[in-house]
Amino acid sequence: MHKRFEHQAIEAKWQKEWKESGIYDAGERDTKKEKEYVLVEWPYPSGNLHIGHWYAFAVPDIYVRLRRMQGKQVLFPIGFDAFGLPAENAAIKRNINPREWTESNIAYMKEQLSSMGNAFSWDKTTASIDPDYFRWTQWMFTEFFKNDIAYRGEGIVNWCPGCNTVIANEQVLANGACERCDNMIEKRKMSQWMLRITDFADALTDDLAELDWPEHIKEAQRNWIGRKSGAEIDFKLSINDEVVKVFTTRPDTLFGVTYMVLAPEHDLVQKYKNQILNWNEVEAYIEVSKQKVEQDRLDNTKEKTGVKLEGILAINPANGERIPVFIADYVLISYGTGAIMAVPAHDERDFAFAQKFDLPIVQVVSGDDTVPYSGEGQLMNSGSLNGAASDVAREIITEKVGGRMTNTYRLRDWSIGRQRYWGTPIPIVYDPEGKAHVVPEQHLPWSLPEDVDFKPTGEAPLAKSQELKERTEKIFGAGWTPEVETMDTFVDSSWYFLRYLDSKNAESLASLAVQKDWMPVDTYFGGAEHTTMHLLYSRFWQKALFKLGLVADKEPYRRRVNRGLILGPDGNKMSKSKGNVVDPDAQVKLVGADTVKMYLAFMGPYQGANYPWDLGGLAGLRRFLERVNGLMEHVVESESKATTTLLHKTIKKVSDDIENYKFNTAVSALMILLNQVEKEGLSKNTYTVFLQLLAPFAPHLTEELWSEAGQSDSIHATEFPAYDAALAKDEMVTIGVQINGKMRGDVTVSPEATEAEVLVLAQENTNVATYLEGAEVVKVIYVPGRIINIIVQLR
RNA sequence: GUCUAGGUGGCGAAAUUGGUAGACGCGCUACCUUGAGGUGGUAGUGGGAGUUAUCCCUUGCUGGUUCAAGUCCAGUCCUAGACACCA
Repeated sequence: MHKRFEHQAIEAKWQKEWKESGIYDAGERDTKKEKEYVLVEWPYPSGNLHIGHWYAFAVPDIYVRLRRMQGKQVLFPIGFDAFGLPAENAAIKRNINPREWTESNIAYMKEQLSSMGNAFSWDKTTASIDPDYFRWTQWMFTEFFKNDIAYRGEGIVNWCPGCNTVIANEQVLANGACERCDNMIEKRKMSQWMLRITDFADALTDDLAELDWPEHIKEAQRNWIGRKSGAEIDFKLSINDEVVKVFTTRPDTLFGVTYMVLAPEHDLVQKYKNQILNWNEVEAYIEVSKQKVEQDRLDNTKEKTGVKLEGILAINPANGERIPVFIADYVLISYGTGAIMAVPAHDERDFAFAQKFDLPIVQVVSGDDTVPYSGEGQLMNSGSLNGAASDVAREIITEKVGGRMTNTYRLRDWSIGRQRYWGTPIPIVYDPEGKAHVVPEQHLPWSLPEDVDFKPTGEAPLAKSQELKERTEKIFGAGWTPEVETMDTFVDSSWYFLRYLDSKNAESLASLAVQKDWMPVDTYFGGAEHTTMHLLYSRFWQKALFKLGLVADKEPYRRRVNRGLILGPDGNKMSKSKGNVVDPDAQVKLVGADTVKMYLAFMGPYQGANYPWDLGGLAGLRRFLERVNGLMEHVVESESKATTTLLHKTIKKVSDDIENYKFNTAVSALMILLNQVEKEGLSKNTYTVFLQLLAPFAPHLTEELWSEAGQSDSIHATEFPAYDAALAKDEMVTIGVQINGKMRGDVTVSPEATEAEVLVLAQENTNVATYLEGAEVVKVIYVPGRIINIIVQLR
């Protein structure tokens, strides 16, 4: 019997050792080595590590450890995204300070994280709640304000009644619910702190081309930004020379415009309420559409509704015809200009609306003769432009009527003000006239007041702070008042990867020199849920900083890897209510951190899919490590050539697979090697190489066995084994023999065997021979090392 | 509706990118072993036929290209995610 695998003792021993030696600290940049910046999304310190954290951190650690052993200087930092609602809610519930709650959680989670045994660069940690950190969050905000990237704007906002605060568009789910608390969002008109992400919409779209990201993530961002090219065209109204701006992707259909539609919230509706003859009816419609929840309004299976504005007409600039004006809730105030020119012959929605209200339908593009037809064609009923190709006519018509070609976007500016306590205070003060001023740098960090009752009422908690009020007056003068909103936590996480680099820098957010050392992030591992939120926000943030000369790169992340989800053993998403939550601490205690980590790596491809936790599967990996633990017993004087060959194949496979994030097949390659060497024996050298191959996956066990084998250095400081192509070459290969494309047998030959040699051997195969009898060989296809296909014809 | 992924054994999945489908692991079966509670060993394990040799079928479905298709092309049906009255 072999010795027991005492995982608890081994793990404790080496975690202590690593911590004391600081072996994984990134340290100063050593330019003799290539750099590699590996980033994982910093966790929210909820107080307990769950299995998702393990999947998010322990599996990328395999990649990190390989890169380290390959001689790269790897930066693999970790920190905490520690502002946010849960702390505030917990504090309310337990009547304690959110900071106490958060900081004790961080302390506890740091311990849990070290039980993972990751090669984290603990010397580079930071947290969003550190005054040293949010001081710079605030400073960047003041720079953005000075450069008109941050502004106070009146706008329609998403109000979450559950969180009692405004949330950004990106945080509203498709069904109109809050991303955090699942309450339905209400639209409110409010003055808000906004960031001009829309100014960067083109760059955010175009620069995706340079990134080494999976195409589907790029596509999701492009769709979210939603750039469309078209034309902006002015339509005159019959009153006061008033003009309505309209955005259209099809200016070529201008002659087919038979009416126009404004969004119910359009400014001009209120402005001319006295001229609108049926105002009562119009007002009632506006009220109804206000009541409608987003979901109803977006439901395109419902019949179109709208009201004609009696007494107002618009003039089609192409042909001078007077056309009616409607309001209808199928036109959205937040998209384009909030007004459309309606072309019922060539747009399905306009067509449905025209039929209901009995409006004229004029075909201006010849297509397949069905109406509505939204494809391209030749213009008709379009005056001098008849016969022109529709795509060519777009610019001609636009120019002719004094419009301009332009783009429109689905993306909206980012509202970042939150009516909550536990966040980065917005460093703005108002003078007695109510004008906003930034808090000057010498007063940063602009700290969070402590004398606050932060129960959510809808009003910002900071408004109740006497200390904040006094502080403001003391510094700025009587009558000055503080901004009382705090920032969206997505702001905090938009630049943390920069602060890791230089977390103790008191002069700047991160020096340009250090940024040049480490940026950009080489690989960013994270969750799919951040595709259109964090990932887009932080790209924007980086671009805004780049514009101000504060960073060296215009894109933060070179490669992105989105992982899947770990489900409960029942195949459902883990949740307390379903009772299917797997506690990683318990699993680690039972089978060890190495086992849990390897199991997570082995479940399936890291990118993409979701996998149910399977206790049997976990036991399988434990068995594997038990066998490794006893592998020394199989060491022999000299091993077979086949074993050496397999070893070198495995070296190549393991390093290639890890580099491509295919951790599952790398593990299986190690299993195949173990199966072989247990049966056939292995040399002392192969034994140590095997440990090195396994080291990224099972750092504790391999370190222990390495030291038992008499090595004095850490296995994790050794160079990853080199693959020798000559040794990896098989002496003999098995080749499949096909007759007319069907497998009929196989032959074993040298990899250099010629077609003629293989053919002779194939013909000697008794089963193959029966198919060749009485037949004529017409053609032979030989793929060296793979297959030989003999095409025969019956004589 | 649009976009993006996917559909391979009882399960998680592999497949050198057009070349022996199901590697590896789980589970299961049989036998051995252990005093024993998710952790020992050996053999087997896609379906069907056959005593063996071997044969037939098999990667959602239908066609096609090819000496050869899980892989390429066309169509079609499901599943998941994102976006959605976007002008």
